[in-house]
Amino acid sequence: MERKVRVRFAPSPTGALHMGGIRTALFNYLFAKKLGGDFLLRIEDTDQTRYVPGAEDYIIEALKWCGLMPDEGIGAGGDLGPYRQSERKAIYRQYADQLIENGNAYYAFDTPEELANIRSEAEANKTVFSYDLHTRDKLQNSLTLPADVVKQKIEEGQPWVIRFKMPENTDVTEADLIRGNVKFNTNQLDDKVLFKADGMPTYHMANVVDDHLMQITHVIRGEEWLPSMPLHILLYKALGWNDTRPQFAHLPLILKPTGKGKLSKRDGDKMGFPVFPLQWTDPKTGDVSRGYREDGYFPEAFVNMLALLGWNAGTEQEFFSMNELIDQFSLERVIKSGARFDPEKAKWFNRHYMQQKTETELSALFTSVLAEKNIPIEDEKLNRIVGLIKERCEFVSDLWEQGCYFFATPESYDEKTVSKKWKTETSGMLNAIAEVLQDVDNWNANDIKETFSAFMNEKGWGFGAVMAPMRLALVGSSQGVDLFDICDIIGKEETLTRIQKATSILG
RNA sequence: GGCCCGUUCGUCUAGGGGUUAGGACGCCAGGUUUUCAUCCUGGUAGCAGGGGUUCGAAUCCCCUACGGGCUACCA
Repeated sequence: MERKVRVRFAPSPTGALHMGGIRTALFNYLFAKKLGGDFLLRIEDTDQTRYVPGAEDYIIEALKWCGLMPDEGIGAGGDLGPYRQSERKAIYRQYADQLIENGNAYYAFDTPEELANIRSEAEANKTVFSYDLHTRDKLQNSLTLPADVVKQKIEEGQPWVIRFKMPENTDVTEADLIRGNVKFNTNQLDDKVLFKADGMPTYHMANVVDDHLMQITHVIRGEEWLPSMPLHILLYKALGWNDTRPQFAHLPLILKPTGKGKLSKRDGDKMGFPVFPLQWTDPKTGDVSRGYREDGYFPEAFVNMLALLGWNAGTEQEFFSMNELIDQFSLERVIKSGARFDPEKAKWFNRHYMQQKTETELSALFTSVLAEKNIPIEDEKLNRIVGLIKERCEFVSDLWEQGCYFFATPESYDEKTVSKKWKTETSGMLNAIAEVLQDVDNWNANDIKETFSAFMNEKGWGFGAVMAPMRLALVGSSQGVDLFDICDIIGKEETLTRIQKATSILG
């Protein structure tokens, strides 16, 4: 029977989710939506020591910002919950017991300290210790200890864990949906802890049990999980769930823009770009890490950029709406190799989406920036300003930088431009122009330009001698949009004031 | 160290035996804008190396090198 496609995104609430996590969520979401399936959100909080308050809310908000709303799970409800592993604690034990009963797992009493000692000893001998079929005979577990001793230890309340008994010399071959056949031999694998001394399952146990119980059909996750795929497959088999176990797809990792290794949470602050979708304040240290949202990225741009990091449609199309992504997505077109993240391209995507926005949309976003600076402005005027400057901007935050001269008289004048363009006769010329502009009745860009041009012609002055200084007077530098638009928008009085100020300061 | 995965311009990538190896970002140059940015046009730059297989390999196979991941009572 064809089962309904069901995928899950299962982050651990140990802090902010970084962009790699969002991409994993995105690919899961696209895959599900493409196939009319369900996208679930499950929180994997089995490690209580790493739990960070606020992380779960952050994850939900980040997904929401990206438009990746779960159909089921945390924040969405559903019949197969709870969807937080800490609330499923009671469920896992029986399956662990089942594995012990059918000989696929065993109790182990070795303490973390003892194991750490063995490890460092091995390291001193330039070998690596592994709790596996070669060593389990020499350790403290229910395979080596008499049954009554095991029973006694447990009754005495001695701490124990449950480990998977990795079968001997068995090949595990699996057709990964992205990588094709991947082959492992169990002699190389260790006896992973399934159930911890604190009564919680480890990732491996909880993951397999939950994916089965939640009827997950496809596990799409990062490549860092590829080495544990054979364990998971063996677990499904040992639990008797092989027939319905999910298919696997391991996504390539996102690598640092420069240097070595995969992109990590620390990179953003070091390299000057955000790694998080949303700004994140570490509850312990108070450290604030920037987010794409706060940096002025549009979620469409962020998602579009992420989608193309490790996937492409096989065409030359680069801009995709979420619906287009859903329509065209397929795991077969996911790249196998790791993708280096390029912050420049992220900016380029944002520029594109910025230009797509209407003046009204951008004005609404810009208004809050202006409100912070206590600058009141009418909508109509703001729309016009935004329309003029938006093409020069990559981010909403650039709007201020590109348009601040509309709102404030220059406080200083760019020295380089002054020394290059401001001559001894400049002041006199500008003052003469100011006088003529005084008489413009209908103050609009066109009329100002006409009056200005007529006067220039009459005087026989070159535009080059006047335009740059005038820009300096109005803007404070050589930047900015069309000069007459600026005059128009700031108004006659302000225009004349600025010219006067400049001529009196610069002489 | 062991195991697994990968390798096409600086970066993201197309390509699946016969291509002038295509696109995008970046960078450079020219044009437009009497400035700057935008925009347009053009340019730059790549199949990791070595062996096979084949009439013919970027494409298939092997080896090497390099890169990445995993190797916790973390996920």
